[in-house]
Amino acid sequence: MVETPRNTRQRRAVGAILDDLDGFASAQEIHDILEQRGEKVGLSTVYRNLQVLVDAAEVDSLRGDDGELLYRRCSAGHHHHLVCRSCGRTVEVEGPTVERWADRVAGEHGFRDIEHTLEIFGTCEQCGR
Amino acid sequence: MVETPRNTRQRRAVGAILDDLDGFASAQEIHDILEQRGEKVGLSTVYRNLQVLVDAAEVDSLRGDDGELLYRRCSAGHHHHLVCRSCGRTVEVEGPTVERWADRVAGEHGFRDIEHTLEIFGTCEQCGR
DNA sequence: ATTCTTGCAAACTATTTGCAGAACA
DNA sequence: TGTTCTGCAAATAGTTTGCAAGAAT
Repeated sequence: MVETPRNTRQRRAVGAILDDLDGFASAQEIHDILEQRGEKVGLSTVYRNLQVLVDAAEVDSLRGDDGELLYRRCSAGHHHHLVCRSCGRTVEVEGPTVERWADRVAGEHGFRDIEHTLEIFGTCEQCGR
Repeated sequence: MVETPRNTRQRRAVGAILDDLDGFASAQEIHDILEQRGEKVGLSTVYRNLQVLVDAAEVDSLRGDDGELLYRRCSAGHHHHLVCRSCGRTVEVEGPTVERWADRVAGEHGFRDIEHTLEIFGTCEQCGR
């Protein structure tokens, strides 16, 4: 019934890139990096494997300002991202304050099954000079 | 030097749709509605006028889960949206709590020039039955 | 009259999908 | 061996752009 995903060279390669990356990267960027490293992996395969990883909750995805999907290997649990708009460095932050606020506000308006997305953008220390 | 945007039928038509809408709508949806009303406006013109309105801060835009841009006539000032995932009804909410939290957290990590995006999704009272 | 706007078609970007052959278990 | 996976090319979807014709001031 439940088949285990196969352990292919391409899947490992995509995973390896994600391990090495610090911030978020788009599927296309990941594909480019693979090419630079001499790993031949089709672009569609990159997309498919990223999707597999997202489904397995091994990778987090968010949509960038320009609408493209960005991926990052990411710790479990609900949290938000603080992203440097210059170098892309990312810090994961938790926000019980925000969670509570969002639930309360939504509840006051009669909404249920609340979800929320929150991203913080700024310029990090190194890029600030 | 600074030229005023011209007051064209098409621009008025797009504005009128936005006035009538309650929630967010995509450019394509707005184009469809115009067609239903018998107003002939090219799709690209809809896109261009929406962009003009966004630049003029008369309209707010946000990116939906599927990556498409959604537009809505929207009050001034910084605020967030509480969107019903079923009917699309939208409530604008303010969150001084969140603003402060975001600034503080970002500051603690050495980030400057903070911006953030926050959207809350849920099921509204009417759709909850 | 002059300059901004529109409409259409073509171009683009990001992403998905069909399918035949290759690779894993 | 029997599936699952991959690569390529073609298909989608949303959005943008070039350009000649049309409208606003």
